[in-house]
Amino acid sequence: MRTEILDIKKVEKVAFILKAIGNPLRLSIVDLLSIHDELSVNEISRILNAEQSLVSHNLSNMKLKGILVSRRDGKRIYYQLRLKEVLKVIQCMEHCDLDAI
Amino acid sequence: MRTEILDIKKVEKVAFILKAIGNPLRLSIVDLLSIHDELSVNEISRILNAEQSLVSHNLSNMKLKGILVSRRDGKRIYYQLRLKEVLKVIQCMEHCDLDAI
DNA sequence: AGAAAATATGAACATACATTCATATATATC
DNA sequence: GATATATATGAATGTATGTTCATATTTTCT
Repeated sequence: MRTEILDIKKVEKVAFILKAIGNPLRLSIVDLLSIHDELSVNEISRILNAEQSLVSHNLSNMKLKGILVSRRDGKRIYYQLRLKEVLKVIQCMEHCDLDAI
Repeated sequence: MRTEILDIKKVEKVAFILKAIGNPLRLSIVDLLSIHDELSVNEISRILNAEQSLVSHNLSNMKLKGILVSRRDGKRIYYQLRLKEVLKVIQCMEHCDLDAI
């Protein structure tokens, strides 16, 4: 049983992160990066069958928000999950019965 | 270690829910309802110090999305968490170090 | 230096969202 | 039936978001 309530600061941060990954494409990316550790923009684009530019925009988006980090290797840029906590969120949701939704 | 990847349908559902609670007010409401089991609109308004109309809009919103349910008792309407899974998400996030954000 | 590959960027646009305000509806009480 | 209380609803509005397209930047290779 929970007895504590989130304080305002924490609520805002958590909401911020949930909002950031609360999008099918971005959630897919995070999900991918939970398995592959790091991936290039092109790899992500190919796997998810999404446009390069769209993927890039969303990667920047999440990097800006502190959810991902990136490193360059030659002409490729590899993205990686920085906020490992979001994995737990996905794991939670993975085992849910969402059939009613 | 995770080996499985979310399928498209599930990604969309999970993203849908994360987006739905990815808002400070709505997350606060869910958080409240994780402790109090059920609360009326006014109680929520008072506790969160938010406008009646705003709270009502957001409650309807989450009810529509299947996250909450409501019952009437006299002139009051009590809301309750239907999708208990979102609790786990909050619990996950509660124990995170979000100071970097 | 020029071409090719990988990624980022910025404008443009439609759509969605959050919030406020005024008002409607439902229930209880006198 | 009038009044008060609790909640819902709808319009209006500004802002944010998602997406596409064209183009810029960076790096590598010849």
